[in-house]
Amino acid sequence: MSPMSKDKAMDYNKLLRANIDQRAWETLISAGNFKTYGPGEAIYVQNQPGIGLVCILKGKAKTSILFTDGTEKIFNILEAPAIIGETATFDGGLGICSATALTKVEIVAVPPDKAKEVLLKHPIVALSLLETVGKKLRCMALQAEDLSLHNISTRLARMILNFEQYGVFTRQDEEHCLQITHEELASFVGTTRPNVTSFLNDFARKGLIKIKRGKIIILDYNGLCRHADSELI
DNA sequence: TCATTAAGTATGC
DNA sequence: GCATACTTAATGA
Repeated sequence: MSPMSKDKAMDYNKLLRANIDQRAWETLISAGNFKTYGPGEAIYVQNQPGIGLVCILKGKAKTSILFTDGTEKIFNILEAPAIIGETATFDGGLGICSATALTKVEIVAVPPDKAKEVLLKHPIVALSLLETVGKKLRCMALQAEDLSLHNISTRLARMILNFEQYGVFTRQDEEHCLQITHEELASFVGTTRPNVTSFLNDFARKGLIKIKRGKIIILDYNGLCRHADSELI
């Protein structure tokens, strides 16, 4: 089945919001192979050869690293349209992280050789990719900074305030609304789920946020900012 | 209505 | 202050 015919209608606004050039997107997905994954299924695995450049057409996925003790550090949560797997595709090395489907996911995987060919022919694709890589590097830098500098309550507040810069690239249906579970938050900031729950309840008691199942709504942006700054070293 | 999964809590290190 | 283990609640098939 041709991915183009199936997903010709990836809407331009969505690409724009995801900072992906439309021509770049279409060029890439016409050069790759269509695949689907169920929730929890691995798209690629850390320290193993990748499947090339992964264009997510539909669904939600995460990139993360797993430690030997079973704990996980999430780097990004991404919703279609999104591109992952750049590093291993272009440096020829093994995967620096794993990518796992969170929902039913449809992707197009562009093999490394093919991806390089496309980039050489179409500078716009290269530019667009550099942009997504740059964005992810910023996320990594922010996460690294927070891991070394702040206690968990502060880190959590900063994560909620900066969730886009922090690596959650999902669509929000309303302003200041973060669609994420406590479990995922815990894996982002490096703690356990109940700990996140208790901090969030604390924020909610102070009127800073409102907690719903699977989402967090920021009520008092400035108040949360004050909390995020109050414990800065 | 039931299975699944998110969120709340009791307890101990 | 935090993690582990257990309980309760919400959701969607």
